[in-house]
Amino acid sequence: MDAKRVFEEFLTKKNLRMTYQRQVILNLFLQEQRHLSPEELYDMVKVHDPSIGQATVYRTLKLLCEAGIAREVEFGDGVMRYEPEYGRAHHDHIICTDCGDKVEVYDPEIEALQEKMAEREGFRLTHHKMYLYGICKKCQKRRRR
Amino acid sequence: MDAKRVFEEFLTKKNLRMTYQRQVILNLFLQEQRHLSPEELYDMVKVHDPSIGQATVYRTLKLLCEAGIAREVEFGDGVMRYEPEYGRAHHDHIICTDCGDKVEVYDPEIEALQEKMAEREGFRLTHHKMYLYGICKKCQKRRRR
DNA sequence: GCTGAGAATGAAAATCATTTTTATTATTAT
DNA sequence: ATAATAATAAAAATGATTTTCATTCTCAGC
Repeated sequence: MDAKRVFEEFLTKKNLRMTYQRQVILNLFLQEQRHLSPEELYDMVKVHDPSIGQATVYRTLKLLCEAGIAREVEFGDGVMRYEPEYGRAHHDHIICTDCGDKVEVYDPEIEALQEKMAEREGFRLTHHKMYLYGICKKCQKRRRR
Repeated sequence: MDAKRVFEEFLTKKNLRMTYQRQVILNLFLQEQRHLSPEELYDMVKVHDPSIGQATVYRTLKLLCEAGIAREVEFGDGVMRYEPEYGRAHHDHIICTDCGDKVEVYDPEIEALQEKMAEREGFRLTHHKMYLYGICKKCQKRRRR
């Protein structure tokens, strides 16, 4: 089942409606396979149809998260970002503090240990945020010069 | 060496000055051994001396971070929080999404795997943020009722 | 102890991302 | 078609944080 279909079912279940605006926003969001801030997405939406308002972009992104199609990502620059979640494998991020480059990473061992740790504390885990910060290879070289 | 001393040396090195306001803010910050938002800290400062402005609290917290005395913590409610860092062992957090309770956790195995993962990607790690979200024991029980 | 240069301050205004309001328009079950 | 209700655009509001600016400290050098 594709993301659009998932969204439609989610909306129906919640007695909400699929609208032209939501379709445009979803399409553009999925098309760009990277984390977008609401503002970046809004800029793309404006090109497509300048009559769509930015509040609608914000509202739709929230809905997409609820529907499990998008996921919030916070890299720590004070802007929320959203990335496709549905049909994608879970991953975390390493961020270069020099050039801002971001790499997706995944380590099943870490995930398992997180579960174990939560259990130890009596928590039933629902999700997590993990961001590693460092200097990427390129920037290490540049610094050495 | 105590935190106050560390802060003084940091300020001297940067050609900055230890002031009455910075002392008050540092003392109150250290006294309360938990994560505080600038606003919460400002409320405490006001009780002590209502003439101290909130911008100064914000500015001082930033300095304390630079000096390695405080650390920024983001639980995802849109408010930055600060907790004592100097002289404290590194730790991460598990947050209950029901009651907001926060538990400090630490797992050397996870830390080691993070290092390894970063190395694999060519990054030299400087720090990380890890927040686990779930339901704590109490809230699990409450829900069962 | 004074003095001058630069740092620090409080108060208010500015910023900036995000949310809410409001009047209007669109959607959908009947 | 027609209600009933959801969704929208645009603008205003919000709320945390930062900046501005005029004034007041702080401290090294006399």
